[in-house]
Amino acid sequence: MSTSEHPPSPLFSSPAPEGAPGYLERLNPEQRAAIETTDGPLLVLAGAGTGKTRVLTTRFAHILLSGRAKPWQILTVTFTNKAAREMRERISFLLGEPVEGLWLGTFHALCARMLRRHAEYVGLTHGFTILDTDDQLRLLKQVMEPWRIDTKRWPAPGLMGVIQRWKDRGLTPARVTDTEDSDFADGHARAIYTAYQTRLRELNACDFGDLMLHVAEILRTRPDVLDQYHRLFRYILVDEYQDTNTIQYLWLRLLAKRTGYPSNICCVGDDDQSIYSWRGAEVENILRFEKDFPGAQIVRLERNYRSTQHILGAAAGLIAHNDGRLGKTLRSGKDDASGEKVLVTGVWDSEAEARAVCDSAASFHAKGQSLAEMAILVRAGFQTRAFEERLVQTGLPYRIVGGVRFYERAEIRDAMAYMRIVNQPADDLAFERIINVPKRGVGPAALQKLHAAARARQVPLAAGTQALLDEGGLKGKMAAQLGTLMNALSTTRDILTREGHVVAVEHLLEETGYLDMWRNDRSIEAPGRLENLKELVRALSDFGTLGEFLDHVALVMEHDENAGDAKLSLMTLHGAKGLEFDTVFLPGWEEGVFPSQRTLDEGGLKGLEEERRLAYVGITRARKHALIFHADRRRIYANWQPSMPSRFLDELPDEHIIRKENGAAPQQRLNMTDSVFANGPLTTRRRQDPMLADANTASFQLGDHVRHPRFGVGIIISADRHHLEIAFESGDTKRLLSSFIEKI
DNA sequence: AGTAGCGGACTTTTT
DNA sequence: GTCCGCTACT
Repeated sequence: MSTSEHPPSPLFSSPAPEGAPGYLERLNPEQRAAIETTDGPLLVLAGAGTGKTRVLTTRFAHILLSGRAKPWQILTVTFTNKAAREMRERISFLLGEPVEGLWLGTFHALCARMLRRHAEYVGLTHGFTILDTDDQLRLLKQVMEPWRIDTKRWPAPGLMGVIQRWKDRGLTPARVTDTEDSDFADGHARAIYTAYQTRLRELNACDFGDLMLHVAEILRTRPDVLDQYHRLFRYILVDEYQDTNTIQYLWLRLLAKRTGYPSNICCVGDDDQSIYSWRGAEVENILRFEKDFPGAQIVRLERNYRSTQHILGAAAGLIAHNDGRLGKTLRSGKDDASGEKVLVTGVWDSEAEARAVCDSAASFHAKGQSLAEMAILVRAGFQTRAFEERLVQTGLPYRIVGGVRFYERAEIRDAMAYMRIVNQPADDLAFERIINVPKRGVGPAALQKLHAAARARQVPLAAGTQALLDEGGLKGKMAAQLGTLMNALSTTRDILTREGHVVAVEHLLEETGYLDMWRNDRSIEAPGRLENLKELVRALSDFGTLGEFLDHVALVMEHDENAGDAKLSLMTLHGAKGLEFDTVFLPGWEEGVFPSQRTLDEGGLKGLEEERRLAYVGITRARKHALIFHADRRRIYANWQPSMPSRFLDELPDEHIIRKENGAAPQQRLNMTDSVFANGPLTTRRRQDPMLADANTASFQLGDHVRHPRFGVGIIISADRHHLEIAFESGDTKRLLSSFIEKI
């Protein structure tokens, strides 16, 4: 989802010309066609930066305002929560008021909503739990045990992947064929899959794949339910159609194909930006659209309002090397056809690359460009470290997008597990997670005993534990502590009904001793973890019930943390899809890194083409400057390896690029210094900018207590003209530029 | 029950 | 080079 192909315009502010409502103004003819072709199937091929989001949201508004449907009769599907949120905001903006009761969300969120209504058709109840990946894997490991699978050859995560791919393709255990089955885990995969699904039902739980799979299964087998949705959804809008997998496609087709009525489904996508085949996406879905929906119309959006001519030219030249495209040619929609060429820089090694990129970023920054408008886009996570180190040294504020997220932190997961067991006493996985956190003396042996007790009574683990306690089947310290735990759980449930979920959760975390566990923890992370828990409890109050909150966390899994300050973004190419920046740095364009060797090995030509699309996505993120880097040698794990420039570099048309091979790094460094410290016009800006006030260590003295935004509090143990050496509380000693060091 | 030590892996990732 | 998970001690 693009953030800002266009500056948002108040669509109702300008007077409408005769016959056309105001919101259709200032759209190009293709965009208008994509919006006004409301009835029948429509495929909108929207190249990068062609106003896709605007088309989708305006189309939604158009359907409403032309009286074709009510807000709740339009189904709008996105892939990410971010896209969904953005769409909701924009639609509200277009309509001039917040809209309620929309069927707008991610595939999974929409399916969760449907499944809550019809859970009993697939053996669940309304209050089912949605498991996270952690729990899925733990459950699968448990289920696998009886088969005594050689976990060297078939590790649980691998099998999980197999099951997920089956789910992506709409295969319930019964639909997995023998041939398919024989390929994995010595032919036991289907049986394990069956057992896994059974166990999920016993836990009244489902995983992410199940949300789609169960709903599709219900729609396939319950004509009455399907009919209900056919009546409800008059129009369907789908974003990022090239990323849909088979089950999502089936789900859409089931909902769109209404007997006696046209399929008013509009899918927006770009086959050139399909980069998720490895997690089940089928580009074929978009390539096949006309066959799937006979009479489908196709609109191509090819006018790009984002990037300069050279950036577009470079990207177009690159992607032209792919076969089997639906074919689009991006043209610049901008008047200024000039702009800078894409800069391709070759450097000596990966460290020089990090230096070159960061120095260039500093230089753009010195010229007045905001760090928020710059991004370093890497192929794989391991590449970020070199940049991170250099950025810290340079003192450029940055943020890593897609690192460890709030809801994935251990303390958050523990707290969530506590809430889950309160919400759903049958959630064995949650109970297992927290039974010995804090330590209650429950080891594997004791856990076995509890499992046995539960099984014997045919009750969930928590109930089994309670029963065993009541009968005096447990002894000593462990019995006492488990008693306290069970007691805390039951009092929490009381409070939940009487005083609401916020008070209940506070009580829960306190009485179970979970908060005390961190309060007594002397490690440096403990205070931070307590802060996170505080924040979690705060977030609780944004939701009406505990169940709603748990759903939100399971499905939405995001939490904005200090996104406030302008920071340079460091992320993977995958993570950058849908975003745009003035300046984009693309390091690591070397054979084996990008295109990734592993993709080539596993995916052959198809893999190569997906890598090329990834490169295309990378370049088209840039509005003004795209800078590509490659190093002659790179340190991979322990040793240095020579590396060849990426074949993609040869595919960039010469007229759109400038090559600056080797030795660029030291040169640029000098330039940076010059521009920062010598350029006249920058003086005023320099003063207010902490980074540019750099290289002045005079205001610090040995022994000063200081704070660094990243490393925390420390003491200066040595200093020269440019650097401070600081011993931090964490025990680390770092040599840093003084820019972001604050005296305390 | 807890941890030291060893061997193996090591793209991408949303929901 | 580093992290993670499993085994084998204490």
